[in-house]
Amino acid sequence: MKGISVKKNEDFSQWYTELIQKAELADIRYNVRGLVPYRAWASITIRKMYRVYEETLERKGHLPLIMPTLIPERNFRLEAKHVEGFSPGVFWVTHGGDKELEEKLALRPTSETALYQMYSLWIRSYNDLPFKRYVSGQVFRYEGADTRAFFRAREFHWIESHDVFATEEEARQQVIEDMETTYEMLQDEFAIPIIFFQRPEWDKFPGAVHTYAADALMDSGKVLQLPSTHLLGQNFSIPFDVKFIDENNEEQYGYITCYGPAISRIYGAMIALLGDDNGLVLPWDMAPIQVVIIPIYSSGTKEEVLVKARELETTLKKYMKETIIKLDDRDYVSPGEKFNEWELKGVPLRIEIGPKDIQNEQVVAVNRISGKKERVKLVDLKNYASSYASNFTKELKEKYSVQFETQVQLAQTVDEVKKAIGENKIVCSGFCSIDLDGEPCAEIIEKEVKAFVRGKRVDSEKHKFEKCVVCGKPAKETIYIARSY
RNA sequence: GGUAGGAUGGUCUAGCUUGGUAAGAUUUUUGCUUCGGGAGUAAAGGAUCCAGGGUUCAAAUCCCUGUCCUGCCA
Repeated sequence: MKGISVKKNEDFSQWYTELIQKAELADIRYNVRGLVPYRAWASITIRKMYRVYEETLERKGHLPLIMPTLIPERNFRLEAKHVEGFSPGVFWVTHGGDKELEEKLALRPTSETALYQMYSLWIRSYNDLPFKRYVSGQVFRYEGADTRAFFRAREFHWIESHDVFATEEEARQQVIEDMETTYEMLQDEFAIPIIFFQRPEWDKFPGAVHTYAADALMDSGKVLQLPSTHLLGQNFSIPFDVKFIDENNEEQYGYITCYGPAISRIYGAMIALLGDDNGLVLPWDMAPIQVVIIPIYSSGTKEEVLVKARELETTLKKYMKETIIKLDDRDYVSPGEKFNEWELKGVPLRIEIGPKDIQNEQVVAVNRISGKKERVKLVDLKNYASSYASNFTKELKEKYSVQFETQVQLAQTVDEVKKAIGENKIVCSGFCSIDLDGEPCAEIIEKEVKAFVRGKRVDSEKHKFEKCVVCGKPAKETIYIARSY
């Protein structure tokens, strides 16, 4: 069968695997575990995602850098918590040809330790600040066996921006800007609903002062960690000697922030969340092909229909210069099969044209989200198509924009947490602390409920609790607990 | 990490128990008839049976090692 054989909400795992294979997104048969070739259809979208993200970062004052993939071990060891956090996940290059290297080289799992070494050379005075740069590329992490295409891989594709400021206040502002950027990209461009949490101390980026991470709200109450932004403070600038001369001619250490949207993972979230039983659904601007025209003819009407269909293609292309339009005139594939194929691949707008339409000077337009068919007069088609294009992503966004509050259930005891998680809810509870002294309580939640403390909301919080849901001590924080992918 | 399965034309699967000519569907190519929601028909093409070793007159099949994949549990 060419289509997906299961319903998304009945067997998500099977659905996702089939989607990836049948829509030709990736091929998991590459013979190194956790490394996955992305096929053309996914690669086109991923490059579009990079482009829109990079343009946004540049508009906000970041400049691009291209950095080496290998990092010497000694850089790696400079920040103690960073080493401790990342060491188990590093691929090491130990040989050059047959010769053992004098110093091992890490395949970058993230680029702090490559960049800041150079930042200490590039940043001289307060006139150089703020210093905002980003890197696009692959990073490598030796994950466990539990890999899944796009969601969790041993090599993944991301952007990381690393910014240096003269004051902690400016750095904090940058973290806020990063969160705004995330909303603009994930919600507005990619139609993925998210919410930001300040992560608890025990779940921070290794070496950070604070970590703020977006959780995507997937259906069925599970969340998926998407971009995170970290206030590194001076934790890295001191060991890496990133300092500048201030107005008073005194040396100061910079305040650093870093932000890492993992494009490949966001892609995974996008296809998993927006897709339906027929296959992929993509936001208008992210689709490799946005409009497909399907001619419908019998042997007597073939020539006439094809001529009209080509005319239609030319007119639309002239009118919608930015839009990628394809005329599917393969005559060895039946119309029905074309319908299914392009739905599987998530083309937002399908236009059918057959003899009856030509008689009535119209076409049939089919919406990928609703599946609804609409007759559109040829004279109205230009307007129809451009308003369709500008509404499509909005429609998609509305369809999946879950009211966060409606997924949330309050809980006062561990049993209530367990019950609510079992009902696919995100749980809101009181918690003794999100500093390290709260970790034992979090471990109990992990063990008993098999869900994780995601942290406290970054935007406003209206719920207040007296006691910690686990230990019963006074609750310092209101936190959220959820299952994650 | 534990555990249970699996790997056979491009794809999906049968064959393995009981060793003996690798089979089917689909895909691909070609012809004819078709085409408004996964077309029909005829022919052709397509395999180091995951890799390496062992047992045997003979191995896809039995044994050992490795690699990769999948499910479940932690």
